[in-house]
Amino acid sequence: MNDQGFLQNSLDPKRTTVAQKALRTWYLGHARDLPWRSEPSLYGTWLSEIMLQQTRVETGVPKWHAFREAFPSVADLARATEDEVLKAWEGLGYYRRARLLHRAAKAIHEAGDFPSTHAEWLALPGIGPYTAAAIASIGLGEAVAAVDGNVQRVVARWAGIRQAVDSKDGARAVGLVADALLDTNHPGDHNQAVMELGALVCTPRAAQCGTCPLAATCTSAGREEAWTNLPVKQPKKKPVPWDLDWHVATCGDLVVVVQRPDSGVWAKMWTFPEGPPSNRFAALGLLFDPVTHILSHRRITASFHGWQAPDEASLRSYADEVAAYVMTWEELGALARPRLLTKMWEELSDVWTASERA
DNA sequence: AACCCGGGGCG
DNA sequence: CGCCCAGGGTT
Repeated sequence: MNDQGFLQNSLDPKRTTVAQKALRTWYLGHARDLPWRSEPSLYGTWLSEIMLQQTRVETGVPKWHAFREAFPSVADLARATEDEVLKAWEGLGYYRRARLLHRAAKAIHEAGDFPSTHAEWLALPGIGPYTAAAIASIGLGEAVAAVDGNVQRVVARWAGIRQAVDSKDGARAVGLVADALLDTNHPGDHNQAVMELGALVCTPRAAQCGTCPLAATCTSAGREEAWTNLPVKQPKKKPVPWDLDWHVATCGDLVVVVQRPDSGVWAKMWTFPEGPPSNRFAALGLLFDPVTHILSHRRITASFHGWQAPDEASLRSYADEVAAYVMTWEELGALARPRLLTKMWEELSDVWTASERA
């Protein structure tokens, strides 16, 4: 049977209905107790969906609580500064999400209310096809199928879709099946059920077909050679090596820091200058080995160079040259820093301590 | 369609 | 190490 044959079979209403009901029964008994599910709100659902983009649920849960603590309502979020929002996002990565969330909050606050349809959500910054469908179905009861990485995997295996799910044709096939499978009476539960199944049962490596509610209707159930090879994805590029030098110039308890530019890696986050200070500064030497830090597209080898300014005036002069700020370590700690910097915090503090003693 | 954008966990 | 994660924006 060719791919078209599998697809036709998967669109058969009798088959989708059976799968749909089995899935719902399973979900009602196995749904995880996630915080945004206990007291549902559009704000909480929206935040969870942005926060969980390319981020595991276990990682998102504590951040979700902390973020709601810092910004209890969309009005609080809209009134906050971008620096404050980035600080609350610190450590989560893909920091553009935080900035787009902030912009969307301002738009919502300005409009006076949350969007009430899938199309209106889609128009907001940071809201793409998946997130709009997730919010509209979960928060508004709109009958739209949400397709994320979990759904791609579940659907590709269930229907036997062999095209790359991140190609145009593959995405269309997944979308057709996901639409056919959608439980239009319970769209929010249904979308979460497929994702939950992908996260708990139909997992990337060790799918548990023995306990899967979709096994009876699944093309790949129990056939390891089938599900291990699905979904097909286009090959990813390897992270490109990147040698990064950060110059930590200090004088007493002061340090020179920069806010990174509006675009690029760690946009608007706070780090150290990449250009060295003048030769009137005393080198503190390389007090620790270079650190390797992997981003999605870069393999960073970071070297930290410690410098001691002879006096505060020359420290400020250097800061002006590289468009940087002079502040205390404590003040830097209150700003949003990438993980690479946070990981080195103890060692960096040691540099400061050493400079204090010198 | 390809590329950019973080960070962590797991086999 | 490689792979994946409740993806979206830009070119």
